Amino acid sequence: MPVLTLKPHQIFSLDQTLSCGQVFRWRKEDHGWWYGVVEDQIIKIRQIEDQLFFEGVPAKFIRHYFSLDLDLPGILDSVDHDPIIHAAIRRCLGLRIVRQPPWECIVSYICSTNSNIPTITRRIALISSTFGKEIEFEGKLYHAFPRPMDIDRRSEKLKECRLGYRHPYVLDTAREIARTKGWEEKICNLPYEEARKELMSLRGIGPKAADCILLFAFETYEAFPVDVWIRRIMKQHYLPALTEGTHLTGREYETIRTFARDHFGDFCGYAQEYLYAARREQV
DNA sequence: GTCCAGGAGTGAT
DNA sequence: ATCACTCATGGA
Repeated sequence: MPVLTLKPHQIFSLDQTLSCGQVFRWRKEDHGWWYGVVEDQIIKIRQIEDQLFFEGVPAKFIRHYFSLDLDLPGILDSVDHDPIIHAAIRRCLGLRIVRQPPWECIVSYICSTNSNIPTITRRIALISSTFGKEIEFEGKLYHAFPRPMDIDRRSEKLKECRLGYRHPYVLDTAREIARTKGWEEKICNLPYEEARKELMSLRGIGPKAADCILLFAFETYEAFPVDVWIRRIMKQHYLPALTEGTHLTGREYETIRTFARDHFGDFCGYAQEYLYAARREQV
């Protein structure tokens, strides 16, 4: 069994990273083993202190996927500007933003609107088992996440995935991406605001989903996704002047993400994820 | 039954 | 440009 030993400064918590709600295709089984599907590979991994035991992919893949190359202590120091974020950092220390496959991330966050994490997880599992290539691992059957064309070719099966009103959004975006050669590189090469507009031109992707996709799949750490929880936390601790209204307006979204960018700096996306992960403490 | 969940598209101002 | 309303689904 391959082992990856973390260096002293290479702070990492596998549990925090996979439990915080950024990914939907990982499950924790017995004895601390996590099983996940990434692209068309099954990864089995567990952490014991500074050692990562894993199977399914090379160590290089593990390092890249979990962004172990990033200077996490330096990033956290750069956003640690007040007692609230300080407490969240201490609470969730070792959480790293993973590098998700972009297409799967897009579908995940189209499916996330007005939903909770268990529901999103079930939708992604259904899409995978309905359209994805079968993969066997340790005698169990898993499914790769389907390519856009896999969904388009058998689109009549999409209704079985119970996406509700998101159904046409996933289908339209799958078709758009299937016919746009090099869409991924294009977004990679655009600055944040332009990449955001580009993503928002796809059906079902608004400001919040675009920010999640940029943060979780395109290494854009200046993105600050605002959902109901983050809005709640920001009103409670940073922007008390925010209204109590039930709907988050576009203007409020801009107020919050602009404040966050100014207050937390270039890595405000990391601050967002720590605040979100620590949300249970805030209520 | 009501309310909420990692919101976005639509149509009226 | 900005706002309020509506949109399936599932769990509490």
